[in-house]
Amino acid sequence: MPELPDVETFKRYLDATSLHTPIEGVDVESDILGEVSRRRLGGALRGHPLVKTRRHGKWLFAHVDDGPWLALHFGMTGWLSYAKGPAPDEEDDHVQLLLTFDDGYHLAYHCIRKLGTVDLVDEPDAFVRDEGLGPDALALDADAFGDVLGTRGGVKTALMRQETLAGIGNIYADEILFQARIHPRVALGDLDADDRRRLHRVLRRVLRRAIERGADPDRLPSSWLLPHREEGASCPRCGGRVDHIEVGGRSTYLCPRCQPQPH
DNA sequence: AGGTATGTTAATTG
DNA sequence: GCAATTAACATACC
Repeated sequence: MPELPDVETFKRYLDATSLHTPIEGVDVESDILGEVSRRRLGGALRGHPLVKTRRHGKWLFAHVDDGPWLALHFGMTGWLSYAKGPAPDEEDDHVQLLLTFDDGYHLAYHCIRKLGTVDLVDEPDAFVRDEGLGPDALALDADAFGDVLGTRGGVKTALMRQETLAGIGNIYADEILFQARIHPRVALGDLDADDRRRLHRVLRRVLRRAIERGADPDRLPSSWLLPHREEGASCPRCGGRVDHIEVGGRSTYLCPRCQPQPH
C-alpha cells in the first residue's frame, strides 16, 4: 500500500481526524521505533496535540504543538485507523503505535510486517537531508525531473531510488512506465528529452489521480495497468498479454507490446 | 512446504 | 566510485 499516494491519503486522513486534540496516552511497540526511545516518545507526545502534518516521499510528519515532529514510515504494510471507543487489539490488529486522545478517540498505526518506522525528529527538512532523500516526486518541474534522473542505470530502479526522488515504489513505478510506454529495463542514457518530459507528465498525472481516488486500488481507472497487474491478464490498452519479469530484484509487470524491449 | 508480497539497508560483486 | 545483486528484517497468504 504505502507509496506516495497512499501516504498522502494517510496525511489527509490524519489532518481530518487527529489534529488539535491533546494526546492522553501513548502506547508503542519497541520493534518499530527508530532512534527515539519509548520513554522520550511518550514524554514528547503526552499532554500535547498534533497541530499540522507534512509529507515527503513516503514519510509522514506530524508536528507536536511547541515540540518535535512525529515521523512515520509505513514500510510495506502500514496504515492508520481512527475511531472512538475501545482500542483495536494490539496483537490481532498489529497495532504498533496507539495515540489516545482526551476526547475518547484514538489513532492507531498498524503495521503487519513491522517494516515501518516510528520516530521523533526535530525538523523534517533536516531529517530528509540526513536520510539522503531526494526531492518529493510531486515537487519537481520537468527540467528538475530530467536533471535529477541522471543518465546512468535503468529507468525503473532510478524511479524507485529514494535518494533520486522520493515517493515512488514498485507498484507506481510499473504504472508510470506502462502509461509512458517505456520498458522498465530501458537505460536512462537511452531516454531523450522527449521521453523524459513524457515520463514526467505521466508521473504527475498518475500520482495526482491516485491521490484523488484515495489510493484505493478498487477506484483506480480500469485503463490503468494496476487493476490488471498479474501475469497473463489482458493489457487494458492493446489487449495483449501482461508479462511478469524481475527488475532490480523486484517483481515487475508490463505490456511487451506497449512497452517495447530495449535495444 | 515454498514462493511471494506496496520497503529499506548493508554487504558483496563486477 | 558506481551500478547491480543478494540477504536480511517480520508476517500473512496461496
